[in-house]
Amino acid sequence: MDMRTRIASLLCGAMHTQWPEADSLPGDADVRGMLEVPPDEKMGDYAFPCFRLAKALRMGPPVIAQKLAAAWGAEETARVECVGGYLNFFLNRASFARETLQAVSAAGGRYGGGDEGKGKTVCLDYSSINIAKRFHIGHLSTTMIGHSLRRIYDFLGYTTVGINHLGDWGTQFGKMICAYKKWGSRDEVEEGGVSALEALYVRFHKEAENDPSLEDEGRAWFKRIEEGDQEALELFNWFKELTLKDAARVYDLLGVSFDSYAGESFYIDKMEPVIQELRDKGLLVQSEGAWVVDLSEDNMPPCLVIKKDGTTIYATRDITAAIYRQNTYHFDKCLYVVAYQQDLHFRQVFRVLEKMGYPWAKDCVHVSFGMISFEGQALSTRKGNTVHLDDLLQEAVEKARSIIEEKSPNLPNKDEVARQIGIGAVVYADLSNNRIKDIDFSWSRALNFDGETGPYVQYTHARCCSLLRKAAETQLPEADYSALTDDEAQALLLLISRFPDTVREAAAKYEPSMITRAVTDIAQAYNKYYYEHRILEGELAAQAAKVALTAAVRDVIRTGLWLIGIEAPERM
RNA sequence: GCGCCUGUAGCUCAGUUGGAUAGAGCAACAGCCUUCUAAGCUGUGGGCCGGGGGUUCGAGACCCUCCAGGCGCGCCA
Repeated sequence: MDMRTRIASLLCGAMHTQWPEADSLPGDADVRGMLEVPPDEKMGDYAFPCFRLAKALRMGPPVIAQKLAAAWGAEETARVECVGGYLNFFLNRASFARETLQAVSAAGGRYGGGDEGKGKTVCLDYSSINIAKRFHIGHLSTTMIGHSLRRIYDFLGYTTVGINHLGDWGTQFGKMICAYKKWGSRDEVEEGGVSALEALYVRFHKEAENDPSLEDEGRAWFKRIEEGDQEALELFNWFKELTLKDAARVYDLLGVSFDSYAGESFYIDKMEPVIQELRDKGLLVQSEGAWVVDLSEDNMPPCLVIKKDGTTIYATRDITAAIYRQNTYHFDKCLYVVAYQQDLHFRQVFRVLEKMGYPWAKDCVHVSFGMISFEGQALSTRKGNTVHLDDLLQEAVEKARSIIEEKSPNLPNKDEVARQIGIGAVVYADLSNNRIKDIDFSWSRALNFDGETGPYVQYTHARCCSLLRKAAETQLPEADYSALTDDEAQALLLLISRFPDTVREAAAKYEPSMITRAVTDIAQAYNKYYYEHRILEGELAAQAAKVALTAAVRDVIRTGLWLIGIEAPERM
């Protein structure tokens, strides 16, 4: 049992002994939620605000605090003190240290994890790249938020399904083929890969401005894809293959993987029955020549399902995909990690599913995130106003490499570590703020290695590892936890003890940045501790305790970094 | 026009679901390496928490309203 739960339970017990006949007292879990951390450590480690009981007990908060303090009988766990309407708890520092560190060590690298998700499945739709477009900074958030949430849910025992819902359908691929036939060559595309495809696409749009007939040709080529024309299909599949190969390089660097690449084209032959179902259920109505689901009673514009020309639209595919995923994976939750521009779209899709009578529609969640701009301007592949992820990662790795050369010239695996640090910096920057915030990409921020950054946390981890290597040279006796009763150690222990709660909150809010913040706070607290205390000096039993604290910090940082998709080098 | 989101230090952001004196990092300046990794640590300055009302013992957080910005509002995805 962690300390917060224990305090809550003991306090709850004290309440019931003090006021046996009161019937509106909170339970253990409620009390746990009400416990808070005082703004200043001098005021205690946990605090219970008695204001909330004032009405029910018809007593002033300070009186309640006094009475609770009198009924508190667990001095060996914590000492209590009344300050106004607050009952403040001062943990028995040595036993708090012992219990916290033993919990971390007993978890064997899984501290903070759990099995509450056992038997439950979470589908995550993330990254979802477009065919024939290069991977750029606009794709980073969906990729890393999705990847991180997947690891977080895995860590809590859920079965997860990572889905890359490829953008591999639509008129643009007809245009692509048209451009290729007109100006491209096999050799050129073979050599240039996705960049060459992108260049062809840009050229198409430029030329189409003066020659509108190109648009028709593009549409004609798309029609040929739809009809299964061999040449069109071959080219289309080739483009897709090239794109996936290109993306695989980036995914490898980021450590990201998927269970399914079922994108839009996967659903083209599965939409018909869904459309029929919508018709049968009387949900489809004709409007302005198209077929829509009316959502006016939900205060939303109608959801377009079939266009005037009889073809389907992305909402149709998303509705079909959701049903397919439920039938295939029987998900308990399906997360869509997609930018907030799509907010209305998903609200419409989920509402249509609900109207179709699917009770699991409420388990579909749009995990939205903010826009990325570059130097204050909207990203635009066509205008060239973007940064390719390749270039960004390479730049970051090179910078890491040169810093290593300067600070750790004797490091054995420099390239490997440079890769870990460079990528860590980029990923950390992406996952450091609440996901709803817009990001204006800047090179200096993305490549910053000082302060609250990926390298800072990694550095702290490496520092712990270094110290533990040194500590291993000496045989240490059983730890004397009374060596960890100082303020710095206690502040650190408190952060460690809260980590499991943070993991759960991050999962409940779909918010990886909470983990980023937690590991940063722990790293800061450790670095402070490190400068205030000599770890490998003094009594051996005291050293053992300080080493155990260091090992716990290393474990929790490594776990936290893993959960946000960042590697933790042991030396740097 | 309607809907959703955002507004906290010069900049980027936290703020434990309504609690005690609003916190970090970056940038600036001043210190700390013969001692376990200085990618670190310490200190200084910097705030009508967008404005105004309201609810409450208590509001950065909740309600109303206004202001500013972003996004969206059928045949692209």
